[in-house]
Amino acid sequence: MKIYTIKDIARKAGVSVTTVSRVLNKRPDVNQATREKVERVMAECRFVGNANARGLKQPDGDLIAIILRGRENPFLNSLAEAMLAHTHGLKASFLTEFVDEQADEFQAAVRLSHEKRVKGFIFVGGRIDERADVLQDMDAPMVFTTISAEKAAFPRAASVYIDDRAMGRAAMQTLLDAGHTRIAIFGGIRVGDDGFAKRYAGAMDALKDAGVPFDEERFVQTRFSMSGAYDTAQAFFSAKPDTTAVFAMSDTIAMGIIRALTDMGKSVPADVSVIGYDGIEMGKFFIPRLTTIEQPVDDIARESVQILMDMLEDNKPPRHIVVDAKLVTRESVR
Amino acid sequence: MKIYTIKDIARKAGVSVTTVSRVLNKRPDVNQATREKVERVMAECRFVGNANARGLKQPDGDLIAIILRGRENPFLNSLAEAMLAHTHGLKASFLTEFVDEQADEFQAAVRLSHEKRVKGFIFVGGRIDERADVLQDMDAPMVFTTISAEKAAFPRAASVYIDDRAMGRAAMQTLLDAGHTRIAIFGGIRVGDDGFAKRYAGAMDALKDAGVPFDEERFVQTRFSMSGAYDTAQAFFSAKPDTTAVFAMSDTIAMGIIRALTDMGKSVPADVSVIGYDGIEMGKFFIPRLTTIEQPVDDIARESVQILMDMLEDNKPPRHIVVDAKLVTRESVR
DNA sequence: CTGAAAGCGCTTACAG
DNA sequence: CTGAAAGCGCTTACAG
Repeated sequence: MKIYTIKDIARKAGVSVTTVSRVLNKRPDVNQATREKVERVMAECRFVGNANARGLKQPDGDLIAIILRGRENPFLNSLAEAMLAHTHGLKASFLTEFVDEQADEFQAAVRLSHEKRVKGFIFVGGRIDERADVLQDMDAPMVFTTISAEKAAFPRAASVYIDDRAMGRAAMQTLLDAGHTRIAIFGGIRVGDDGFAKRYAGAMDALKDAGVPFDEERFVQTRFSMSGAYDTAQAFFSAKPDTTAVFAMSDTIAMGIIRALTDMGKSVPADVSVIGYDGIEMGKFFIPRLTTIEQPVDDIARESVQILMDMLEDNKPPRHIVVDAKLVTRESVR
Repeated sequence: MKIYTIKDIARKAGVSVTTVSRVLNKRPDVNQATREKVERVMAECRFVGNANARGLKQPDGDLIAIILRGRENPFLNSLAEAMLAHTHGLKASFLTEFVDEQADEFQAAVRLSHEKRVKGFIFVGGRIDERADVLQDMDAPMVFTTISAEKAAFPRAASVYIDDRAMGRAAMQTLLDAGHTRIAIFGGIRVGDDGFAKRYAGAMDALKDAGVPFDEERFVQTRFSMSGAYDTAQAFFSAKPDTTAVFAMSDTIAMGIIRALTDMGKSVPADVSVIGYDGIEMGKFFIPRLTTIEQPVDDIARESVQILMDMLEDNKPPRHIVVDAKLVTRESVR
C-alpha cells in the first residue's frame, strides 16, 4: 500500500501543496470547488498526514502529557481515563505516559518536554520529593493530582486533591464508631507531607479525640499491590492476632488484607473490619463490598484539565483546589 | 528553559551538526576526543533530540503498534504489558494504542500506518470480521493474539492463540465432573469463528459426550464487564433459579456473576459453581478464588513479538501458533 | 574522522 | 483564493 504524501495529493489534484495543507487544516481561505476536489483525492488515497512532519513545524496545538507511574494501579488508571474524557474539543492534544513503578516520572517529564515538545504536564498520583528538583527550570505548567503542590517551589505548579487529613480522620472515625480500639493502619510512608502522611495524621487525630491510644506496632508499611498487602497482612496478623480493624490506605491493599484474613480463618467484617480508600470499581463487586473513602475521580479529572488549560492558554496563575471526597458505607466494616 | 537543538550543540562544541548527529546515534566513526566534547556539551544543555525530526527521516528502527480495544480489560492489559516486557533490546520501537470499546481497531491501524508510519501491528484480543477488510491492502505484517487468523484473507497475518475449543470443553468437563447438569454459559456471541464461538462449541462437545442435554435458554450473552455480567446474572437467575453451575467466558464475567449470586442469597460454590476463563490476577484474590482456564500470558506475548519481528526483519512468512492453556482449580467450583 | 548539502513531509509568512 | 519558497530539527549519502 503506497503511503501518500501531501505532495502526491497536490499533484493528483492539480494544486499546490500549500493548498492541500490548507484544506487538511480546514482553513477557511480555500475555494469551495478546490476544497472538494482535494478532499476527493485525499479520500481516494486514504491520505493521512504524517504526524512527525506536522509536529515538527506546528506543535499541534499544545501537547500535554498525563504521566502515571505504574500501569497496574486501577485508581490512577481511572483518573487518567477520566481526564482523557474531558479532553475532547480542546485545541491541545494529550498523550498518556506510563512510567515504571521504580522509574522517575519527573525525569520522564523533562525527557518529554524535549523529545516531544510537550507543553504541559499532569502528574497522576505520586509524590513530590527531591527528585522533583529537575522540574525547577521547566517553564511548562503542570498540575499534580491527589497531592498538594502548594508548598512546592515550582512557580507553575498547580494541584487538585482531596483533604486527605480529614478523610483519614473520617476513615478512622468510622472504625472507632463501630466500637473498635485495636486498629491497624496499612499504608505508605507516614512521614513527610504527601497524601499518605496526611491520611495517617488524620487517623491519629481521630484516635486522639477519642482518647484511644495507638499501638505503634500496628502501623504497617506495605507495597500498594494486592499480593504485597496479602503477604504483609499474613505476617502482621500472626504477630498481632487481636487486631479487630484495619484502615487500609487503598482499596487494593484492603482487598489483599481481606484475602489474607480469609485464608487465616477470619471473616470480614464479622471478625475484623477493613476500610479502604480511593473507591475503585472493584470495591463494589468484591465480597464483601468495600467500605471506603471515595475520591471524586471525575471532579479531580475535570478540574485538573481545566486548570492546566487555564495556565497554558490564558496564562492564568496556578491554583490549588481541594475537592470533596466522601465516605461510602458498604459491607467491610461492622 | 531553552530547548536546544542539534545546531546549538554543534555551535557550542565547535563541530558540525553531522558530527553531533553521529554521537547522538552512537556511531563508531567519531574521534574519541570529539565524541567526549560533544557529549559534555549535550549533558550540560540536557539535550534531548526532537523525536518528530528524527522520526521524519529515519523511521526509528521500525515502529510497531500494540492495539487493544478498551482500557479496562485486565486480561488484555496484562497481555500488552507482557509484550512490552519482551520488547527491550529490540531495534524496533513500540507504542501501545488504546481504542474505545465501540471504536474500530482496524481503522486505527490504518490511521497509525500513515500518521506515524507504523510498520507492524499486534492486535490484542478482539475479533476478525468485515471491519478488518480495510487491512486488505496494508502490507505491514500483523499478528492477532488470542484469536486465530489462519482463515483470514490477509497475506501477512499471523496469530497466537490457545485452543479455545479444547479449553471450552475442559471448562465444561470440570463442571460435569463435579456432578452438574443444569449448567449455564455466559459469554460472547456463540456463532462465527472467533474464540468465543469456539469456547461455546467446546462446551457443547463435552455436554454431548456426557450425554447431557443443553437447555438453550441457559446460554446468556453478556457484556464483558463486571457490571454487565452482574445485571445479566440477576435477570437470568430469577428466570432459571435451578441452575447449579456456570461456565463464564471471562474471569471478569465470573466475578460479576458471583457477586450477583451472593446478593441473591446463593453461595458460590456451595449453591452454584462458577468457572471463569483467562486467569487474571484478581481471580487469585477474589473470594472465592476463581477456578479458571488460564491463558499463558507470557507465552502469548513472547511468541507474538517474536513472530512479528521475524516477519518484519527477516521477511519470514506468517505463522499460526497454538500455545497451551491450563485449567487452574481453585475455589469457585464444587 | 569530519563536514556541506540535500531531503524527510509538512506549515506558514509573503506576494500576487 | 492560490502558489513559490523558506524552514522546522534531524539523518544520511557523498566527498574529502
